[in-house]
Amino acid sequence: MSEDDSRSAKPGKRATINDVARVAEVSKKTVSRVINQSPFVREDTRERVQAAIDELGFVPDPQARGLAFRRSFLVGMIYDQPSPTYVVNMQQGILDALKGSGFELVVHPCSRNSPTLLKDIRGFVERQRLFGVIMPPSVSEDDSVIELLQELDCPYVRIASLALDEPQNMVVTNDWIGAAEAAQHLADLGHRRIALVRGLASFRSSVVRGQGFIDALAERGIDIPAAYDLQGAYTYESGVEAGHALLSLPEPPTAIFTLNDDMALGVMQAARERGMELPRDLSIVGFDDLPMAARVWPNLTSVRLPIRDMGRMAAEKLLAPTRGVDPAKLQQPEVRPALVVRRSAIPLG
Amino acid sequence: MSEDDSRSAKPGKRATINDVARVAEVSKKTVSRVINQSPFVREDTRERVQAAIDELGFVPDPQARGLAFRRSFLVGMIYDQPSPTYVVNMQQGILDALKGSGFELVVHPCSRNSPTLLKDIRGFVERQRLFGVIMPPSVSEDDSVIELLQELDCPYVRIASLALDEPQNMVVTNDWIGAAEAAQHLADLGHRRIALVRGLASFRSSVVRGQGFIDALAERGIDIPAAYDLQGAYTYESGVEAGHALLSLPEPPTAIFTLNDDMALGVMQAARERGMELPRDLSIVGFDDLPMAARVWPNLTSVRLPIRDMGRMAAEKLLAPTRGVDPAKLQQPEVRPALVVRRSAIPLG
DNA sequence: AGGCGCATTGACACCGGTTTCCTAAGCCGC
DNA sequence: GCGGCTTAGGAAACCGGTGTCAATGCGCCT
Repeated sequence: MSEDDSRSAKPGKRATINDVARVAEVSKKTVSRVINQSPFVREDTRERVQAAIDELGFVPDPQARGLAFRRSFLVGMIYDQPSPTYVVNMQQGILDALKGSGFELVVHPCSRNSPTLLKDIRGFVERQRLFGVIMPPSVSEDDSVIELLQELDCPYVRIASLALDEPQNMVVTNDWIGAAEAAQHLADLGHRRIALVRGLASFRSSVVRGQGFIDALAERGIDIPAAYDLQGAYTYESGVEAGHALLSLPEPPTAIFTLNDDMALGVMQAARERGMELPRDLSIVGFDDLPMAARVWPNLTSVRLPIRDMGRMAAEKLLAPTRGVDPAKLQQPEVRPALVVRRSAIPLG
Repeated sequence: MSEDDSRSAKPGKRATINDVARVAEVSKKTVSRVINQSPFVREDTRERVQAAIDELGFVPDPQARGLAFRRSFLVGMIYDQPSPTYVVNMQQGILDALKGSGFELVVHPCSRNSPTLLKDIRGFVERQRLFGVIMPPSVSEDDSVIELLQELDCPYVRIASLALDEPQNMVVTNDWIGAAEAAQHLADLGHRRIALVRGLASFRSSVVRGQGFIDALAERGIDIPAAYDLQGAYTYESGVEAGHALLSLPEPPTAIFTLNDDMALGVMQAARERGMELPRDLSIVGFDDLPMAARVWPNLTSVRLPIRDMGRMAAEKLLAPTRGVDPAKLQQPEVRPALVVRRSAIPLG
């Protein structure tokens, strides 16, 4: 009762819904209605309650609320992605969207080939009663995981390079266009003997990017012979290997496009091990635009995906229902990659 | 009452403490005692309850438990670190330690110079009633944040290169030795004109690493003139700048040690912009051993810190009380860095 | 035998919200 | 002016666990 300056949260204890109810002279249920934006509160009552909330600096306890709702205010991010940059940027984007909403982000790396994958995820989702989960590739492409989430009745948003699901559950990246831009760039530079190093076939992105590249080159009358179309594994080492394979051909390519940056660096390494000078003897374009793309020599030309934005959009989709937005129709601004031109690909000369 | 096959969690609903109590024929309070390892339960009772728990596949609800405990089962990681590799590895380490404990990791990036830093952290910790937080540099070195956490009575573990706090609140890395090893390596290679590019002065690690390097060189009779001791900012760009400054000296160094890898790459860039060939014309050693250290050309010799282990150790310290381990004495295996020798530093010739 | 102290256990309120059910008031048409 | 319908708001149970405190039973002491 002995209020010090009541401005906001000074005293040791935080205000509860009962305090608010007392100050606003209503029942706690009415306060609850205001918090949850129930339409069954008269305008003046709502204002009185809101004033009390502000005065006391009241913030509802997520644990108590979650207990009653039987659903927590935690968003999970489940990923099996090895690239730290991707993961951190996506976390950032998700947090951008979560900021101020009272939701928090819980991270959960996993391994798709672990025998306990489903058990782990089930435990994670069920025990914490997650509000929803966000998944980047490649977990986002795992049917058994999706089935599990549906069975658990856990909302989710998948980030992938193909529309694998209902729109409200997807953030789709246009990897096809990104690869096509890379193709156009190399063709414009005058290259004709162009090779492609793909990623793990189990990633949709590898298929989509590969197709975009091939389609765009075909449009310009360039085609990629089988010997120039290699399967990598999205790893640096596989890039080194592919690089050697391509550069030891009787008629080696003058340009190589790899479906991620790690492999691009591997190709660079291979070229150097063979005594080639870059970019003079070989043009290289990567995909991802990792920070190191701008730091290696020669600075790597690469396709950038707006990872952070993608994370933000995914979280916004997940939270849409809480903002009263219809589940189905969030206009989704297409996620477009952009070619970042640096110095690793130069005109054929 | 109509029990189907009671084996384990088949039915849609998860078992509650009441179900367990009924099956074990005890009160829910006794079940609670078993869950919380209270010593006041007779052995045969404990076994009976445990059997019921196993049979029903009962897992206590963290929200309900947290509500009653007035403390959640969430561990926060607060960081302001720009390096994704560092962040992700540390998350991994923390999760290693959390696995199976029922705790989850909530991430919270922040900016130390944001005017709302303290307000944000207060909100985060207070609202979620975090069990504890883990902080890597440089938040871990921010006195105002630490004060806030103490005021909030929130357990924390700081990761830093100096013992800034009680042992149970610290995981200390021996950056001094890491830098000393780099110094020894360069000296052993025959270098005498050796330069140092430091990081942001506001990072303790910069001071400690710098000191380790200088001390170890001094021990070998080599000293670093002022013109060879530059202040960088832990960024690539500052590395480029420092590189140019050093290499344009009348008598440039033959080797440069930068206090992180980003700056090492910057120095490489500068050297190349000046037409130098690496590593022939300049030896370079970095610190951090980021993945790209192994991918750039020439492969960068660097000092590696066991980030993941550090994260694991930090989480173990935080959880020690819950495992009945005395707060004060966890024998802390010293965190030792290791020099990873690659090809960017070669004998002076 | 009676009393004491300890080891165990349960009844009941409580954590901080939400939901269910119900009441009373306001408003309509007749 | 009255019944019926809609709406604002309250009482009490409930979400799934924990704390407090008292009750029970038992061995041991004098």
